[in-house]
Amino acid sequence: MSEEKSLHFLEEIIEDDLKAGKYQSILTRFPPEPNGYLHIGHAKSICLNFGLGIKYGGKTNLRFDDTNPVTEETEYVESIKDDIRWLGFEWANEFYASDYFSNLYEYALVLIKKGLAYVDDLTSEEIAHLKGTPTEPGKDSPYRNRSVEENLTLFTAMKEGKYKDGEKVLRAKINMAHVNMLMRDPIIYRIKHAHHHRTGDAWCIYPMYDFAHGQSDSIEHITHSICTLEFVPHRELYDWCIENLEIFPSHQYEFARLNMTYTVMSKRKLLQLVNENFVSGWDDPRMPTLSGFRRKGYTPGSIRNFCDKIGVAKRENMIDISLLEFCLREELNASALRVMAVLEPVKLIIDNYEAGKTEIMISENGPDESMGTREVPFSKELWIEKEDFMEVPVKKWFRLAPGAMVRLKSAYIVKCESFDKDAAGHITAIHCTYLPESRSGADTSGIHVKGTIHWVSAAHAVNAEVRLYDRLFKSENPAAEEGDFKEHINPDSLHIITDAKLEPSLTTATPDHRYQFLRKGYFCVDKDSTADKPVFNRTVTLKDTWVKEAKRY
RNA sequence: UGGGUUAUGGUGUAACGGUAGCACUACAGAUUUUGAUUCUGUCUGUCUUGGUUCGAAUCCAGGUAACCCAACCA
Repeated sequence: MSEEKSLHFLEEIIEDDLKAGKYQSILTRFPPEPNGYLHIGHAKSICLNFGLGIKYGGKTNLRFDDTNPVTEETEYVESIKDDIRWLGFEWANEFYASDYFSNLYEYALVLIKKGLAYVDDLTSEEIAHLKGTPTEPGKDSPYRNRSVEENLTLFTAMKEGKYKDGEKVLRAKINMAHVNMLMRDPIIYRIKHAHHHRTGDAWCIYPMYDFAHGQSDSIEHITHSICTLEFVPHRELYDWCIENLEIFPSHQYEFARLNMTYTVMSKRKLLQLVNENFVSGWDDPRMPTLSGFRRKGYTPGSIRNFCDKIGVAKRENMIDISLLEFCLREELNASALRVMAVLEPVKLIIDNYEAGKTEIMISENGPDESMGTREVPFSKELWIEKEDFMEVPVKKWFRLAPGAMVRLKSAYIVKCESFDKDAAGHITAIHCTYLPESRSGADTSGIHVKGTIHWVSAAHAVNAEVRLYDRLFKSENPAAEEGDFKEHINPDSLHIITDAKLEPSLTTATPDHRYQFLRKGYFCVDKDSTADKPVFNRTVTLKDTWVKEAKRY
């Protein structure tokens, strides 16, 4: 208990600030743009911002950065709030950048009056052309030296809708030769005659990100404004605005965003997958969205734990998705209810077992005794997995094969006597005899078998659809591959089994429980599930050292 | 070719001038009525070249590499 976890750089900054008395308490914020669903990369930011608030006794605001009405929708606002709550965090205040449109407009006026902003009539192409390149300085716009009065008149007219989209913009007057491209008279207001999801048609001019984000932070008195690395060059402009507006000095700090193997993490790409029907929607279980992970059966705790384990730093990273799966299995192993389900069924007939007889077997619900036990019916005809029988066994095979014995989990030891094949050579039934004295919990047979397999009584089985998901991409880093990232989609990312056989206890399965289908993986009830047709999603497989071993033969 | 940011095992992340540690992965073994879990063990690392120092992953100088910046997106 004595070992102390070292602090990451943001925690160090905060502790220094607190110690120096710079702030009495901290205030962070999570600032999504409502133009898409949240993904696992956002989870890192959410856990960081809210986690810091909790750790240092501060607060965290949720603020929607909704300054671009053409891409933003209320549907996204709702999904984002659902996802944050699901992850387990509560925001101190729900704010919107659009709440501050009036303040922001006043700030623009302040800049104009100080001679630090001007209205430009150039087209977007002309502005881009005069901007220069990273190696060549830009050139001044011919409209750069308009008088304060003229700028005031023009900007007011912009606000009043006297101009069409793109006809004029308001620019900060900084330095067209600045080495930082963002400081070369950045556009801070543009005209968009578009309906805003919250302000409706009240405005036809909207502030750009750089003229909204820092000021919004300042208005809320955010102490530590944490964002990702690509915003590093924006910090200079962020500080410039705050300084020249003479408002509360929030400070921006940047960390490296999360990248994960076998997936993509940009909203633009995820939107493509949805729009072009590569997946069924934002919450398709193959998506790296929080709603996708939720539907697939991931727990919020496992994601929080993952975000804690990956750390926070400033270097580019590519996290192995197996770490996320490790966190998931760690939690599910301790909490999931154990049940038996046969995914690829083949009939097993116990020749020396009385026809029509049913025995009730007692099986434990989990590794922890406190999870209790349940009753599982057993009879002469059972379903077992096709893959648990080998006509010609390989080395180290300790499942069923002609003449071989296995334990039927929580029931008897059986010995394979023969099997039936159809004309096509498929095995249609496996005949066994059982050892009556080997009953689970009362075994006097003295026989120890190496293999134990799961089963479901055919007469009592419940049919179900089971959806098996695999990674969406074949490539570790599809975004970095040549060509379109969609060329690297895994064609076998979804395998649907329509006639899985479940033990009858699963008829009462609920969406809020996680189940371990013994030896097969963790599963949950899908939202498509009905009483007539149960549907289960595979959350993740169990680790399987046998598949690797089997490949050697 | 300008500016900014970053370099520690296969992947993440610590070590704040004093034994390069932890986790994941991989591999080997033990236990196991889940080939799961659990337990034990093994492999692999300070970008490079100099310098300062009794001592450098850490400080200094020069290289090299990766990522970001020329949207009326955020």
